[in-house]
Amino acid sequence: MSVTIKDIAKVCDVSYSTVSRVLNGKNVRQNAKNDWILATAKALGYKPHNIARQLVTKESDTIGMIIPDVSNSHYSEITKSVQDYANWLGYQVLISNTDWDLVKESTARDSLLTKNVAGIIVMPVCDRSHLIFRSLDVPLVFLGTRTEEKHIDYVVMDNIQATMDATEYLIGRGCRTLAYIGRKISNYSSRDRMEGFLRAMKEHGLSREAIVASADSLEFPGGYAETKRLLTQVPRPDGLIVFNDQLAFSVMAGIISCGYAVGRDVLVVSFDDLQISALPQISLTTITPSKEELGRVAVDLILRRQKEPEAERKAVIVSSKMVKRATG
Amino acid sequence: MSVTIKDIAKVCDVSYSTVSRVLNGKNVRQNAKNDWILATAKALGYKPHNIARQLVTKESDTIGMIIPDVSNSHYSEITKSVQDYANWLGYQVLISNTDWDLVKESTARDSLLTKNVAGIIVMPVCDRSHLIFRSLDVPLVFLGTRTEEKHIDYVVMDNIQATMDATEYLIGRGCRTLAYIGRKISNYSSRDRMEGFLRAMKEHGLSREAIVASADSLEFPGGYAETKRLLTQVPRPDGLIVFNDQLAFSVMAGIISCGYAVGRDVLVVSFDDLQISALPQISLTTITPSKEELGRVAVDLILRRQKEPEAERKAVIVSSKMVKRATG
DNA sequence: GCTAAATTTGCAAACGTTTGCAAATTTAGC
DNA sequence: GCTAAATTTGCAAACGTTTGCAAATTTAGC
Repeated sequence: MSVTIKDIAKVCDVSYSTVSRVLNGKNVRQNAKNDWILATAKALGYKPHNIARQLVTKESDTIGMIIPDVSNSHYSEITKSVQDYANWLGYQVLISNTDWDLVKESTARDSLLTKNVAGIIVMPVCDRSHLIFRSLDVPLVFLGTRTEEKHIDYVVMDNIQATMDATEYLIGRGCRTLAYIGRKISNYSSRDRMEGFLRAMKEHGLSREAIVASADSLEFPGGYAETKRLLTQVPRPDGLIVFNDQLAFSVMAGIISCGYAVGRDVLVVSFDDLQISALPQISLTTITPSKEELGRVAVDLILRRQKEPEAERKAVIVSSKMVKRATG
Repeated sequence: MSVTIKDIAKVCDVSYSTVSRVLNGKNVRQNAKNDWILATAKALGYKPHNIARQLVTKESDTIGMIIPDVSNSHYSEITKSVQDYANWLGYQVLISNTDWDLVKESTARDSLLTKNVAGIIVMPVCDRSHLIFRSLDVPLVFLGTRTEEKHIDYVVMDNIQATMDATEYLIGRGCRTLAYIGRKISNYSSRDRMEGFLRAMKEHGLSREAIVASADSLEFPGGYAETKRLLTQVPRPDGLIVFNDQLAFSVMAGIISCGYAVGRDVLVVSFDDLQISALPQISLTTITPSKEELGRVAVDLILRRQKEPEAERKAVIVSSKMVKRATG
């Protein structure tokens, strides 16, 4: 049996509503009785029963987060930054994995709603995910993907601009035949990056040299075969923009297996800046927004909409930076 | 305003306790009224209010998990397996990061208790973590670390045996001067691995060739300097057992920077089998228990103790396997 | 169609809090 | 020490459920 507010009330011989108020600092006057109540609460080892509290206040101190896969560094790193900021504000984060499955995404939504979270941060499975999140009565934020859906706030980097910059960077480094390697299952980010790539190539009069390819999957060896295929083309690509780091790993393996040196014969730039991408064995040149900022903005958007449910939809574009390493 | 059980009762003209029972399948007889209630519940978009439910049943469908850092693959991979199994059983997992900080570990504990979780799975910060978890009234499991504390269940791999096997494996591959590279901050796992290493060396009459070293940190470049130092010794180590994959990454970088080839001049075996360790650029020979099993056992231990709070302390040792790749 | 057994029903209380209200107490100012 | 203002107090209701109990209803078996 855990100790309740009533136990404290009995010991201190006051009504339990008084105890509640003292514990919540609603009795502002400093006096011996308050101290005495606080002291016995502590002595008895009282822990507020959040569940009961929530039932009446309707305030929730947990934020739901729906992601495709925690065990994937990209998501776990962002999850961490959401958690850090949320915890700092006194919120917990409840995470649900969708395993890239729309059905699981909708059950994740339901189970979070049922725990009445203060809001839900979603890193969507795909372009159709927004269908799952219409007419929710809790604050909702898409993280990492924009959406046309007018009622969903989102925070995202400027994929088009960043990819244009990356492409120009490779051109500047002397690449002339460039390829963008995306993923078969397309989504906004993937398409925007491709778009940025093509646009930059066009601007530099290199549109005929622009190759667009698709990897089977993001996981190793998803881009391996496709990369080998690309490298036997004439002219051979000398610069690759890859959808993300994860995919770049197998692209790099493909380059090596063709007998080329990554970063010399073929330059590679990708996206995400995973922690491991910094390892000397990988040393990937990669583009990423600040993950701290991404997480912070997402949480702030939730809290903002909680305060003003009817506020206009807000789309935040965070800046990204390129981390230059050995591959490009 | 979300729809409650009373709304349904009003529509169907029954008492709300009846609705509750029908919704929970306590009315076993199949009849039109039950169907009608179920149907209106659905039509009204009723979502059970778990918070209220929990208040009376005292059953919780969330399991707390305390880990040092989700953004670290080792933890996120295990977290995933805990979540997968827990979700499958109808539980949610609430994750708290400690950032390797004992104080944060204890606040994590408090905030989970306050949400009255069904139990807590802990991947402890250090050897003193058990102090934080005495006399809890919820089921508790240590994952990945054993403990002397008699009231804490735990699940762990047999670190001593696995490291002995690994050492013998390297000896079998011709290594004669071996080193174990651990971490400065020691814990059970680290010490057990060192112990297994020394024991195997002794059994093979190689105890004089056994070198024990400590890296500054697990993160890159934690083991870099120490590895370079080791490799200038005479005789030079030709086989390394490294505390974990993360550390092995910088150890490998150190080996390369000395001009040696990993997997030929110096063999490396480590622990965890992170997803990235399988990449061809890394291709680490590594030892790990099944993460699915680890997660499953941890959750089962929680549920077992929930059912029988007074059951004897249970310590589960799961088997591990070595994944042989290019480094050793 | 009757009887006994099985099931369902509604009432009321409970879970552990917060909070509006009116009454009681304390404080500040003189 | 009085008065007015400020604060605190306890009561009771509420949040949305579940559940024990006794009464009511349905079912099964004949």
